[in-house]
Amino acid sequence: MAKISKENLDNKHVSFSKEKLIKAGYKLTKSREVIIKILGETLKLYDADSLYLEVKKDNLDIGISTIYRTLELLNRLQIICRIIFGSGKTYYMLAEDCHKQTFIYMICNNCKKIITNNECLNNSIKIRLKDSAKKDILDNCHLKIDNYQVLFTGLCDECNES
Amino acid sequence: MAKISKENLDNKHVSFSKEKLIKAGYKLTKSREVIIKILGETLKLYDADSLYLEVKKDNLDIGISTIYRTLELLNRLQIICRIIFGSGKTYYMLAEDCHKQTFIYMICNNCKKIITNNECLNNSIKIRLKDSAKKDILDNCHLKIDNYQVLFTGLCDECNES
DNA sequence: CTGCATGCAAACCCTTTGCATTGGG
DNA sequence: CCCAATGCAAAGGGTTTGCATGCAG
Repeated sequence: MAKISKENLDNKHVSFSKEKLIKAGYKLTKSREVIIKILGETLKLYDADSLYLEVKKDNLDIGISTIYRTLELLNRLQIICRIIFGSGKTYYMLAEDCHKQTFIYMICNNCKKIITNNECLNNSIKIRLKDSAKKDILDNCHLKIDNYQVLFTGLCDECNES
Repeated sequence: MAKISKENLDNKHVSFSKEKLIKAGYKLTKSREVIIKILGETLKLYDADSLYLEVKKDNLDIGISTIYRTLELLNRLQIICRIIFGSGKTYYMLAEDCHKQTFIYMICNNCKKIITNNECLNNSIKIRLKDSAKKDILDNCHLKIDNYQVLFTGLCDECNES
């Protein structure tokens, strides 16, 4: 029996995404295929511009407006998810990967630093917002939660000392 | 003994804000005073532009850049707080008022509707993120949490049905 | 072959910045 | 009086849109 490697899983997500697109009645164009492929390759967050540059590396030329239109479409079909850090840019990630991560971050009001991937902060919140919340909200509020992000504001350790 | 009315409380917040500004070494200019006054009048969220228009109603002419500069300053001094909905605009509210509210909202991936002030959603989350979390995070992670916002993505009740 | 998808450039929105002028302490 | 704060206009960054052309089904 074949081992299920990270690569196999990723490919599965990519082809699943393509299927979803077609089932929804959209054409599988070269642009859409490439964008899904790139997003499927890593757990990295991409904004429109960095995706645009990444596409260029593949010797393809996709207009920035197509990037935006594609990201909007993929998000609407829940193939990718949007992450908003309040930095002015919007970031995206394959929805399947998004569910594996938590987007819990903090912006320091003083030095404007964005603190992400803070194990301590993540754990403290994850414990409080674990899966039970999703079911709770679906049952009681009739909202189907796909994902969540928590943004904290305050003072980081350095700014709090001084 | 005088009754503590909503108005008295608000005025208290306003004068406290002005004090904080002066103590930090900044001048109490007409612009700053007016902006603090307007923010102190309601629990409404203001973005730079709606604040600009509100100031005009008071027959005052404050340049939009001053509005931005003042909001930036007041936020840094923690006199006001920033609310980020991912709509492209940044909203502000007097910090004292901010602590009374919770900014728990949901964006529907399909119809893009922003659901705020949903009692059910708020309660479901507030229970999980109550004050104990702040202390927890300060003690363990050395981050001084001033406020938090939770953004959910998924499908609203209407879009989930169809 | 038909209409959806694209590229391009221009427009758009929100926010920031440079610089000369003003006014608070 | 002096320097911080302001107004103005222009620039900046991210995103959207109109329109002619291209290509997937």
